[in-house]
Amino acid sequence: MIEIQACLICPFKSTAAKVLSDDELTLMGDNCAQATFKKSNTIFKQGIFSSNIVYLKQGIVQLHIEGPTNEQIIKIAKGPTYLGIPTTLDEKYNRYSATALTEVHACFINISTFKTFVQENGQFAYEIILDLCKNEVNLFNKCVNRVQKHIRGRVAEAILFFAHEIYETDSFDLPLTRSEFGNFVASTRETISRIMTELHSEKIILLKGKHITILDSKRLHLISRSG
DNA sequence: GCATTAACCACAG
DNA sequence: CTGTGGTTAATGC
Repeated sequence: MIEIQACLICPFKSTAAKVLSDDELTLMGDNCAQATFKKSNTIFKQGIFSSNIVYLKQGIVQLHIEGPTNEQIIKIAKGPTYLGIPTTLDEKYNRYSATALTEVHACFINISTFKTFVQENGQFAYEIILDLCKNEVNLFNKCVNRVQKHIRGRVAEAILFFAHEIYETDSFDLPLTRSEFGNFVASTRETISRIMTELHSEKIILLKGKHITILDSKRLHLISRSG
């Protein structure tokens, strides 16, 4: 279902959108549509013409790329956050895909409207840049860790990521299958399976299917750090 | 050489 | 989809 959005009264405004004037927010609302996606629906797809800035209001999504051999999950993001600024502003076609991992509410903002704000409202542009900077630094770290840590460390890091960044609790349901988890940490479903049961029998986590409870956060951090 | 790590394959719930 | 066992290639000591 698509509906016109009243950005002015949106409770999920981005930090950047908060600096827009009422007039600008009204203009944004006129050039923006919200849509709801069910779990595992595609929000936008690699290779397809990109025509909107996508803003994730609520929900969890995975950003992923079809690599030379495998599907690779680049990032898992939770709303509210922008989803596809790099793939939209710079590129004619999406360079990666976004898929809903939970029910998702997302807004599609007209590119030229977005560009106008960037060009005419310095504060808005600054907030967007800040966001992109944080993202880049974050991904640099993830990149180094993916290459240099052993899988045990990468799995531990991923579990801590879900606990701290996504769910903000030590007990949660993984939104990924083992094989997707493998894609996320650059490994395979078999290895993930083994490491997880290992961590379970070492009483570091409690594992029941997709449900994970962190029992020994200290040791998990240790494993994550020492790789 | 010998041990370890982690992918790949295969088969079974 | 998941778990487990065997095999195997790469790397380290």
